Amino acid sequence: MNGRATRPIFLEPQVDPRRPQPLYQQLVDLIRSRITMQQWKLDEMIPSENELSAVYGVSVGTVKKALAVLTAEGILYRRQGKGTFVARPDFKRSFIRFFRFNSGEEPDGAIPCSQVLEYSVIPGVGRIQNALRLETGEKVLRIRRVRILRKVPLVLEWIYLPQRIFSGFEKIDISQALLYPIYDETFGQPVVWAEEFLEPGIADSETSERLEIQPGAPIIHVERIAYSLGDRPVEYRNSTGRGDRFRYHVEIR
Amino acid sequence: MNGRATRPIFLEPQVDPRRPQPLYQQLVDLIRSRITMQQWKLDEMIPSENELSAVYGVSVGTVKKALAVLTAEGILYRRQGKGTFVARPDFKRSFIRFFRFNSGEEPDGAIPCSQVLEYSVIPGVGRIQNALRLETGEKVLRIRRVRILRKVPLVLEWIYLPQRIFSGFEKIDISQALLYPIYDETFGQPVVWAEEFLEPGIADSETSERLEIQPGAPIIHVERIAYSLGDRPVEYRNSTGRGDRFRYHVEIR
DNA sequence: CAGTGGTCTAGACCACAAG
DNA sequence: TTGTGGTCTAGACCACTGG
Repeated sequence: MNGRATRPIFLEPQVDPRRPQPLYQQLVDLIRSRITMQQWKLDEMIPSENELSAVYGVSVGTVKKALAVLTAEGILYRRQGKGTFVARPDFKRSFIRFFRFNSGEEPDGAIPCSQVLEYSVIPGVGRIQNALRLETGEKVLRIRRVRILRKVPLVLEWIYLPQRIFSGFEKIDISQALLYPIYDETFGQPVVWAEEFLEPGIADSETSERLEIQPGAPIIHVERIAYSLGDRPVEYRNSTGRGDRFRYHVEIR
Repeated sequence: MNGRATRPIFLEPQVDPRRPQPLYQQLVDLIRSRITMQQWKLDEMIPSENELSAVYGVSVGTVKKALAVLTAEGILYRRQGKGTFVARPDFKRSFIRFFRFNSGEEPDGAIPCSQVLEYSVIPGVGRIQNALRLETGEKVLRIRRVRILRKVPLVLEWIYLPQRIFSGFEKIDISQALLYPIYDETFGQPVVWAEEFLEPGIADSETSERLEIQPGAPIIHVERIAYSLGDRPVEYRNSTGRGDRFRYHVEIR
């Protein structure tokens, strides 16, 4: 190598048949990192099979295999005749979607709305600090709200957002809006995946009042950590829903 | 076609390129039905890629694609150098596995045991009749038991089995045994998949006594329908577990 | 060693979308 | 018409398993 005109290291990452990892797996990792680096953006088309095949110097069959893996993981979706696109996570699988609204009816037609009860800024400690990976003493924006559907209060929740990322958030009216598009469009933090934990409990007096149920009635706690690009946690949420409206289903195969 | 020597219709089902369905998908269906018909049995090896390719008159690549689909569905598993095998369902994903035993420890080392509280034969009605698809007035074997781990009573459950299929079951000692191998080996009914429903609740006096918790404490109800070959329901189960030991996790991508 | 599945190639033809 | 992904083929070579 001479001093000038050395090839920039990050110009075009390549696959290498001499590495023990299969080529399609190397390709999976490269594509994943392109998405994380925002070189290929959510909902946008990525290069075609033929282009990827040419750029990375592997056969179309190998590209197909890599894209199949990422499609199965829900990171990409493909449309015949149109192209391959970067997917968003599918919150149809969230626990929150399993609260039934009126005797088992599907909620698809109804408009969800929410009522904000409280806004504050507090230091993030304990579980919040841990989930959001905050520095000691770092502050979070805390929102308390109740989510209402067809006039039925269904879910009462705390939402915690790192103030470092979301400063100015309190100026936004969120009573009719979805939160995740705001995280993405206003703060540049798209939610690309999330994890949830479910636990049962019983209603205390405040919860029972807000959800219009009896104290001591069964409730469901759902804890959610939502992650942005690069697995950066951007939201911690603690939701409490009516147990009498909750039924969750799995298939075991 | 002449009168004698007509080809037996069921000798060798074949794929047909003229059908609109892709060949690999036809192959998926054929393999699935072989398993349902018990021509290829649980845990046993099925023919190799080369054999399937030859028998069905498609390329090895097409066979690979069909086997990949069935592997992703959990119906087959493959081992390099050994072969392709018919899988059993993986109950690691069952809700029942999410009851923690002692402050989050993994239960893998411990031996589960169960204590049978009651055995009876009753007419199957309502939800039981519906889940097991019973004729009107058809009887079921009903078992009440408590499942214990490390001396901690964790789950209290009713199990319902169609008497038509499981006559003689009451003679078997099930306190130390797993039920599903008995269904398979003694009654010829392997469980090939199951579905579960989860609901929260609060402990009544009997439940609280059996599970050694307070009346009114949170509990989890799990309803399970287990299916044998050909989607025949063979077991309906209604389990109640300690809510304070339950925590369920999902990832959303 | 022979037989298995795992990876990879280079091509062909098709169905679908959009201009 | 062009370009996309979806299906299918025929073959090569490799890695792993078990006798």
